[in-house]
Amino acid sequence: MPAEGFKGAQDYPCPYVTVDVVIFTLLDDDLKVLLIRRKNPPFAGKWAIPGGFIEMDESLEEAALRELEEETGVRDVYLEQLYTFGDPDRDPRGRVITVAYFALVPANTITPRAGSDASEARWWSMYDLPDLAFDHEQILKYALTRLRYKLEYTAVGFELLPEHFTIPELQRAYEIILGEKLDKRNFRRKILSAQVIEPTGEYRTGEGRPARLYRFRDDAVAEVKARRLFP
Amino acid sequence: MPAEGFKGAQDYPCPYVTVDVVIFTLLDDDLKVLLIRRKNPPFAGKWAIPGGFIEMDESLEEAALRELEEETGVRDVYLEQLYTFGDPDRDPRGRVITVAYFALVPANTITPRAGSDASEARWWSMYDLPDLAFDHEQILKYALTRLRYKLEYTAVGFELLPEHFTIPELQRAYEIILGEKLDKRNFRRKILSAQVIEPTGEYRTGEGRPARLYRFRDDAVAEVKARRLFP
DNA sequence: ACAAAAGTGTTGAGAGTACACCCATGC
DNA sequence: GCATGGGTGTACTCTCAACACTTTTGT
Repeated sequence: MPAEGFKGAQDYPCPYVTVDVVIFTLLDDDLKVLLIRRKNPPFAGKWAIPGGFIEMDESLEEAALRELEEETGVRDVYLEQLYTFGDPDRDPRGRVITVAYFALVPANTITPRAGSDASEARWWSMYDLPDLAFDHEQILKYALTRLRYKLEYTAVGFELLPEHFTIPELQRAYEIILGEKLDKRNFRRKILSAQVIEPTGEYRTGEGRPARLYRFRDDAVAEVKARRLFP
Repeated sequence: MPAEGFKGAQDYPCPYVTVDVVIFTLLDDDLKVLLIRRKNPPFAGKWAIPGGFIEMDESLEEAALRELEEETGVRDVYLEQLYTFGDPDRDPRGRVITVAYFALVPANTITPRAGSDASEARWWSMYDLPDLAFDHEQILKYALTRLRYKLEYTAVGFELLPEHFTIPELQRAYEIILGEKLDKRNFRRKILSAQVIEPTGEYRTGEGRPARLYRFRDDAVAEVKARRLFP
C-alpha cells in the first residue's frame, strides 16, 4: 500500500473507476429510464445503465455530464450523485468501482443515441425492466427510491416536464413516480400556495376545457422542511 | 480506455481509491470528530480524517469498517456512506478518489488510537476545527449537514448516546448537534409519542431530582415521513 | 430550607385531508 | 347538447409552537 507519497501511478494494484448515469424521463404516461444494450462481454446482449471509465483529468461530475451528453446530447439538466457501488465481485472482469449519478431530463426533448460500446439505446419503463447486467438492477432500485424521496420534499418533479406545463400534467407526473393517485383540489392548492410556479398566460387546448399553462419560477425555493421526528 | 474486457489490471492509468471515515461522538457537552495528525507529506503535520486505500478484495463498507476499527477498536456502530469526492487535484500526489463514510459512536465508549501513518489521533470539536489536509474541511462540512438532516427525520441521535440515557441527556444531544435550544415539554411529548424509547425502571441520580433512564427500542420504526411538498 | 434539575398541560394557529359540483371547450 | 377534462370551497382533524409552575432529590 503506497502510504508514503506514492511515486509512480501504478505501484500497487488499483481498481477501475467508472461513472454510471441513471437517466429518467416521463414518456407515454410512464416513468422511463434510458438503457443501452451491451455489445461486448461480459453480459453481451444484456441491458445496462449507460456509463464509462473516468478520465484522469476530469471530476466525477464532469465524467457524469460527459456520459450524459454522449447518450442524450443534453447537458443542462438535473444531475445528482446517487451512491458509490464497489463490491469486489460486481464486475467479473476485475475490481470496478462505480460512482452512480441520476439525471432527470424533460419529457420529449431528447432522442437516445447508442454510444461506442452499445449496440442499441432505448427507453424502458421503470415498472417493467429487462434483465440487467452487473448489479444494475440494484442501482435502479436505489435510484427510484431516491427519486421518490426527493420528490416528496423538493420540487425536482419540474425537471421532468417541458418548460410550460399544466397543473394536471404536473399532478400526473407526481402520480406516475409516486405510484399513487393524488387529490386534484389539494394538489392544486398546495402547489399554488408554495409559490413555485406562475402562469404563462397561455392555455393548452385539447379534449375538454383548455388548461392554463404554467412555468417554474427560477427564484422559487423548491424545498420544504422535513417534518421533524423531534421538536 | 479498456472497453473490451480489459486483460491485465494496469493497462490504463487508473486512479487510487481511498475510504475516509468521519467519526462523530458526543463528549464534554460538544459534538466531536476524530482526526489524525499526518506523519508524511503532503500536508505532514496537518490534521486529517482517518482513512486509507481500499484493498482489492474488500467491499467499500468493509474498508470503512476496517478503518473505523483501526482507529477506534469498535465495529458495531452506525455507519453510512456519505459522498464520493473525486476532483482531479484534491490530492497533490495524483488522482485519488475517496469514498467518504460517516460513523456515530456512543459517548465515552472508545479511546482513539493513532494508526500507522498518523503521529497522533484525538477528538476535535466540530465547532472549532484545526487546519485540515486535502479537501477534508469540505468533507466535514458535508458530514455535519447530513448528520443534522438525518437527525431531523430519523432516530439516529440515539447512536451517539450510551445504551441507557435520560430524556434531558437526549435532548441535550439534539441541541448540541442542531445548534439550537429545544422546548423541554414539546421534546418530551414528541419523543414519547413516537414510541421509540422505553423506561428501564432505573433512575440516574445527580444534582437535583433523579431522572428516569430509558433505552432505545430495537423494534422501533425510527423514521418519520417527510412533510410532502405536494399532497 | 434552598438550590438544582426533572417532570407536567393547555391553548391557539396553521396544515392536512376528505369530499362533490360547476365550467369551458370540441365534436 | 353532450362528452371530456379543467377548475373551485368548506369543514373537520391533527400537529405544531408557545408558555410557567410543581416535584424530587442533595446539601
